[in-house]
Amino acid sequence: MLDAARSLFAEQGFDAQMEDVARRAGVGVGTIYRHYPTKEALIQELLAERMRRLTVEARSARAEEPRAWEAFARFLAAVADTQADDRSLVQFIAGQIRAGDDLRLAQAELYTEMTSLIEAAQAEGSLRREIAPGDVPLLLSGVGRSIWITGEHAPVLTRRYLAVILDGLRAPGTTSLPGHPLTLDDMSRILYRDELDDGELRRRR
Amino acid sequence: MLDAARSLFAEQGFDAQMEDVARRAGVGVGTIYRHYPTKEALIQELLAERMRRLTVEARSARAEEPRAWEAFARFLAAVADTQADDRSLVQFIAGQIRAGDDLRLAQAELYTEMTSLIEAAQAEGSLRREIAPGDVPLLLSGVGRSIWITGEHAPVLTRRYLAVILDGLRAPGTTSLPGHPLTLDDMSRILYRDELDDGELRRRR
Amino acid sequence: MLDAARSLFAEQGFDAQMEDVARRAGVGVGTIYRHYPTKEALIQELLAERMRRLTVEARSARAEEPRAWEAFARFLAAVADTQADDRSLVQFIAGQIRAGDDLRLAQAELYTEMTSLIEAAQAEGSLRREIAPGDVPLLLSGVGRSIWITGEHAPVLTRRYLAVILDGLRAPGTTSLPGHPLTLDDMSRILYRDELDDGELRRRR
Amino acid sequence: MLDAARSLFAEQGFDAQMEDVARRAGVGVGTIYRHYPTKEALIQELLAERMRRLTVEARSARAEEPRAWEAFARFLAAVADTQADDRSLVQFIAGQIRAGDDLRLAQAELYTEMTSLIEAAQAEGSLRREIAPGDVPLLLSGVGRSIWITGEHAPVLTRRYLAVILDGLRAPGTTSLPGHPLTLDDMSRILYRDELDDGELRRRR
DNA sequence: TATGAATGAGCATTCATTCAT
DNA sequence: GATGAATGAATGCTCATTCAT
Repeated sequence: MLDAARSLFAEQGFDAQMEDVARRAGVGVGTIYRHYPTKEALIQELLAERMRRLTVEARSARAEEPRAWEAFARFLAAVADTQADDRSLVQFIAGQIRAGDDLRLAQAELYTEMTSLIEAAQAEGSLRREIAPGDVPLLLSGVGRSIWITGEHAPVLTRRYLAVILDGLRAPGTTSLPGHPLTLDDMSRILYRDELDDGELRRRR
Repeated sequence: MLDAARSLFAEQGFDAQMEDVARRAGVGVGTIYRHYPTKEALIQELLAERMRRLTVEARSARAEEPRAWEAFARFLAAVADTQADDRSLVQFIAGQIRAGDDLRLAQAELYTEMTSLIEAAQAEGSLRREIAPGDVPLLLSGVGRSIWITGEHAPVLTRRYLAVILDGLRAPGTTSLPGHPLTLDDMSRILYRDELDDGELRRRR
Repeated sequence: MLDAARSLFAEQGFDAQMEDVARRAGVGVGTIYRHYPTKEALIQELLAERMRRLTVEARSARAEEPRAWEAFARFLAAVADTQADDRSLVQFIAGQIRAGDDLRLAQAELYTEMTSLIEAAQAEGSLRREIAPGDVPLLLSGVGRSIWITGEHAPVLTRRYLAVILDGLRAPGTTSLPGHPLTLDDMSRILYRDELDDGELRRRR
Repeated sequence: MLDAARSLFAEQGFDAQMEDVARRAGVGVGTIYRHYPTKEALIQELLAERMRRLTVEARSARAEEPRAWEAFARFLAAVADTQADDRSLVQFIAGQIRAGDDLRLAQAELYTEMTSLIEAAQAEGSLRREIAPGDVPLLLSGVGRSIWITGEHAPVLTRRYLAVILDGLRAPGTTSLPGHPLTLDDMSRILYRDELDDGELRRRR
């Protein structure tokens, strides 16, 4: 059932209908609602699961890659691949989804892991100093998108754009970066859209 | 009327309602439908207009910047800024909008201009040789997406991520790019999503 | 299980959900459906039980109260109190529930008892002659309805309105009563709503 | 459209579906929602309209009937007739509807009028002193109900039960009334169900 | 030509009932 | 026999589009 939801949302984004999710899962809609009280809740679970998976990946990368840059690059590749085939993740990153407690927790853990990766690479001198964990999802959000559309080219294109971004992130960098890195606090305000008023929320459902 | 649609779609993306567009324009909905047969058509017109404006910008950049890299960078900045102002443009680049004939034409012209910019910079030796016009929107799609989530931060963040990408695009590049640049044909398949069947279309309205 | 249903329906009326009935009974829903084929059937059983209890009460009143008026008044108080405790009974008397065979039987017995009470009081000269058993539930239907709205006030209000009605029923009466007392046949048409067509039934489930 | 809603709600109560209301009105559902944002709002309007009509009736009764008791009785007859053919009004009195501002205002005016009628009759010595405006709708709520079910008997039965209640209300009364008359404040708390918690609300929708 | 009221397909959610375990 | 997960018809509400005035 989670698989059905994941694949459908990946294809169509969160606009996909619950009825279709149910059909793909081979169950009735009622069954989904028995397990997840709202569509929102189902989405949260899916996203939290992804975050947890990436957290694990970040840990493996750190443990298995001797050089910090390689670990960082490997993690970025994992993020790019995750996004590659998933419209819904893009929508989440695009702020169209509001995070519940479980999801926030999963994100906080992921950010902790990312911070370690980033600081190690910066200490090693291979990663630009101006970068922080909050920058990663935004930088990568475009990398994967094409993939879903291009089909066969997909895996190669992902790596292609990732390579460009990696080169851009490599220390010391030529063009200086304006603005400041997003702190976890910034990200929190941004991703959870805490600042949105109710009117705006309703308009976007 | 176009102004009203532009500003509303820029603010809210294409989820904005026709009624609201009409209200902002100070006309009735019927009047909009007299000029544009569907919401889709209105959107197309708006997007085509943006493309034409970027085409003009590309020409200015080429004419006014003595160095090809600067012209290229200036153009990329214009694209990024345009996205930073306009949620609907981001949605288009993100593949959520399907292009009609007028829009395709406008895009084709823009791509011609971009080709000139890119080839000049490559000839100058400042831009990686592996890059083609088709790579640009995909690379930038993440940059613009920040608008969805950052509100007031958007313009600064846009420039921030653009800087990373520019550094990544600068010749000769450290990480080699796998795959090959997207041809215009590839782009067409990607942006116009010609491969989608009608069933899927209907499902998404 | 009947106890759980009784208390829940009494509290919430028949809108209460079967799942909640089951939970309160400490069994699974399936178990309830093993004993009662539909929610409707469960409701019928509950109501029939109430009727039987009131029949017993009518007999006690007649046996224990020396004066016929007191017996009649005591019975009316029992009906009113029963309604004050039980939202579902109010809904039944308000015509929102359709009676099945068992329930009809229980009601017929109750009406027989009521006839005795009424005729005795009329013979004694304390009750208006124009009154018949069929008039009682309709007169009292408003009395009980207060439960829906008053919560804790219910029992007192019930008695309050009952007192007004008792005074109104006392012989000889000042305002003459138009129309004639409802026959059992009339009552049947009223309480069992036999005149409703299937279409309407389905619409109301 | 209001007429269609009124007649359908009168027949089936507020459980009637918006789709059916629309069909009876000969319009689409959307049209109803254009005029009343929710089903709730439509209901409120219907009820407020009734209140206003009764307020007018109360004023006429006071102006046209020389004796206070007759004015009071005429008003009660109007209330009974209003309820006679209307399930939805019963449901409102039964507390299943929450009152909005317009409705509260209409009710407040009606209660003011009723207070005048009642106090005049009490001053005249014809009405029991223990009665207050809040008692009237509850006392009468049952009077009309039967009508809707009995068809041809309807008008006569209404008057029949009203006569009983009028006799019960006549001063000085034999059975003393327990409890105290509902103040406007009590009625407010009761009718607007301000005390209900959200959980209970949701359960009943 | 402009208007905006009317339309109705589409969608998230609920709950009585069924049936495999 | 008992269980409770699965079912899916039913319902309130939205919004792009139409068309009478």
